[in-house]
Amino acid sequence: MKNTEKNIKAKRLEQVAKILKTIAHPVKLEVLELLGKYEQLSVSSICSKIESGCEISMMSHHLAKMKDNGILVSEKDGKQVYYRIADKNLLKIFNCVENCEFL
Amino acid sequence: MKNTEKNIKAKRLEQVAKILKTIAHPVKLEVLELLGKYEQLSVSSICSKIESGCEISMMSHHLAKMKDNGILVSEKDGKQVYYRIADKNLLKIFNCVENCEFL
DNA sequence: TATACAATTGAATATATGTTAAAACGTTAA
DNA sequence: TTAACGTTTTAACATATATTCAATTGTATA
Repeated sequence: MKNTEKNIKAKRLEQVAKILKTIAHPVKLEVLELLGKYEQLSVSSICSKIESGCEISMMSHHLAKMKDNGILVSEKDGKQVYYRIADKNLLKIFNCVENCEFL
Repeated sequence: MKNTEKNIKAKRLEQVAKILKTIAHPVKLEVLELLGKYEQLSVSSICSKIESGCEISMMSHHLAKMKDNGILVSEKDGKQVYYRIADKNLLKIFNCVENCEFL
């Protein structure tokens, strides 16, 4: 295999790893599920709906990281910032993991 | 929602997060792909087949972690230890992530 | 039994991530 | 224009993860 092909494969693995790393956290996963259900929500309403407790400041950190990695997008409207999922296909990841026996 | 239900949901999210965290690494992902293709491989043959370079000792650490979290199973045969995927459904996670636009 | 081989372990270190609390920013409405 | 609100930012700290290397274990074979 040529070096360029190797690098393409390596980059692909790193991208996948980065996405998984970004969402591999109970609060972030719950945010994804919430946004799957409600389409878009402000930071404070995410905090109030979430059952894993999370302070606004912490939530803002989580949301920022997910946004930085392309998983969420946001839009400002007055005082609030509304977040939604960049691509809902990602939600399939729940079934994917939960179908596994070893869980 | 009752407290017990909350705890069940919280545990579920933590389990999913744990699985994702465990595989969210380029080498570990490549190991999964390899084992998807070859069914089972010894530690040293995994190392030699893998394109992200990885020393045997490091690989052993990676494999142990994946095994501890139920993702891999192993069987000893003479000097070698053969690893395979506990449940191949997990491999669907690649499509799941790679189908997303934002990648 | 001594040697080589395959793999694991443990300790040390580096790096990354999660968490908290306080301060700062931008927006709205009194 | 100042006060309140929603959100973000920053810095400090704690915790977890990745990496390296040397030592160790278990197995097979000369």
